Amino acid sequence: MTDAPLKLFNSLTREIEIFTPVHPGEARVYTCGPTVYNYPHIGNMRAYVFADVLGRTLSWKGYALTHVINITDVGHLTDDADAGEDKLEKMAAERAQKGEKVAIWDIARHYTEAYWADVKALNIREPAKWSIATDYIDEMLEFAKSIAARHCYELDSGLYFDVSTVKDYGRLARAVTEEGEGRIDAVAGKRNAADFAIWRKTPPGETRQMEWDSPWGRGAPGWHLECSVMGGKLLGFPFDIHTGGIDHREIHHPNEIAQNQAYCCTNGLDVAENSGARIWMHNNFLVERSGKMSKSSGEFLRLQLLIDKGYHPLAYRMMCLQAHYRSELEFSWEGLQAALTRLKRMVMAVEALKSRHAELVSASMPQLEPWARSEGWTLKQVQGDDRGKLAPLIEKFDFAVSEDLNTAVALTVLEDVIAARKVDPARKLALVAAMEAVLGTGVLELKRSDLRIRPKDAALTTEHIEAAIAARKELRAQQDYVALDRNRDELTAKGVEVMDGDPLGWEWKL
RNA sequence: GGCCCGAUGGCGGAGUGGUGACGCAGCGGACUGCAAAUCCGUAUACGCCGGUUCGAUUCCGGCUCGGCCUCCCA
Repeated sequence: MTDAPLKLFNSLTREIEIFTPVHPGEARVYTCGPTVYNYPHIGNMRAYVFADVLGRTLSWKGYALTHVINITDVGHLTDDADAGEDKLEKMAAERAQKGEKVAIWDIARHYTEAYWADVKALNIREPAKWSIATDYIDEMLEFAKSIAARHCYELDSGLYFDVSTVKDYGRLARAVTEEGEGRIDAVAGKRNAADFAIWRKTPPGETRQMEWDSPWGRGAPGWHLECSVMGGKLLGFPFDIHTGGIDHREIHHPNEIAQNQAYCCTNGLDVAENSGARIWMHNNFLVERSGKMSKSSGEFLRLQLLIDKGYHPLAYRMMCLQAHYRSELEFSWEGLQAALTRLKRMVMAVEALKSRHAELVSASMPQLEPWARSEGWTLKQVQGDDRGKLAPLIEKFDFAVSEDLNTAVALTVLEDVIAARKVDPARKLALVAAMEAVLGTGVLELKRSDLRIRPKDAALTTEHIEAAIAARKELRAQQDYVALDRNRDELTAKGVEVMDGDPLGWEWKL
């Protein structure tokens, strides 16, 4: 569709590489999804906004995208040294102690749905497949069986992967692992400190809510196994891109790669060097000074909290888009407010474009709303007749997203398009629609009033405010400025901003 | 102890060997009874010390500071 070659940063080589699909015309992407033992925090969600932008960009570049995001509902331990408990079992036990009778499966479903709600609120496109770990137990067993003889050994606690059996273990992390420096050797009998569990046996005398039979006894799969299995099964080794948070670069992904290498060697697939995926991409963290981003600290920042405070969830997406995915991003309420204000002004500008377009159309012959027909729309139509205003912007936008997903710059181009002078609004809206397919800021669908979200602790109801605003009309007619000001002061004191000269009339003061 | 990265204006955050994006805030103007919202305009920065270069914020070296991990986390 567009010219610039797509370049992506590969964590494996630590270099920017030109994307070359494994299967011509296609792009197959696997994203490490959430472990559903708790609510996702907004830092978690940054990973999915990133993966979403990646997928959207691949689509923009014309590739047929197959995107898989997994849901981990078993196997993720509270401790990387294999000594911890399964996060879901632990949460179930905690709930049981509080007298709640909840099945582990209900916990998983509850948090999965909470995650999906956030995904939707953030304009993250649905992947081709949400793969649920526990749906693939049989495949995990098959996978484990095939590598067990040559790459694994059994201990009392389970089946372990011997990392010395694969070439260049840990190269993704670029970490020294030979002597196990800095790694906790909590399981007696492990051959290498970095060895990890493929299958964890249920300790004698115990019963887990989630357990299955295996050649190594009753138990549950190790956390790393699922991603190898689902990635290979659903996308085929090697697939194009594997994404995840930067923390996965240290342990989870190196282990996944080791499993993939073992599997591919054992099963005669000539992709051992490719680690299962050609490109591994990692987004950096959202950081927050007070440590609210850590789930173990108790309270943490959820998307719902932002909404409760009156911030539209897409303000958070805007915030993510303003920074590069490989940079740490500083979270603050001021920053979120800045993103919201930016989004609001863009939405207003697009609303103005729409009404200008409507005027022009009603003055001539009726036609389809240009921003509503994404199907059949091509960039060439825009380039055709824009007096040279839009073409350079298309090029700039394409270059930005093609250069390792520079959404920060792409956003400024989107704004330039909206603000471009002496260009037919229909043409601009069509281009905005095309860019929105990549960015998903929501400027096309959002109405300004959608951004006016009532804070949970607001003192007044919307009805109250509307009544007070309506009363201003009367007072204004009488030119009773004293009463008018008192009316406004009262609203201001209760967190409402009066905007007489604005069609919206008022806003919540955040 | 390890890792990786960073140090850009009031805040956030791009980018670049030579006119220092952009957003928010600020300031000026328009609009308003006054404001607010909106629109237009606009000041302000590349941690320190060396080196390479005609020229460095951008490349190299050192320093200082900072962040991340070594519980968990995307």
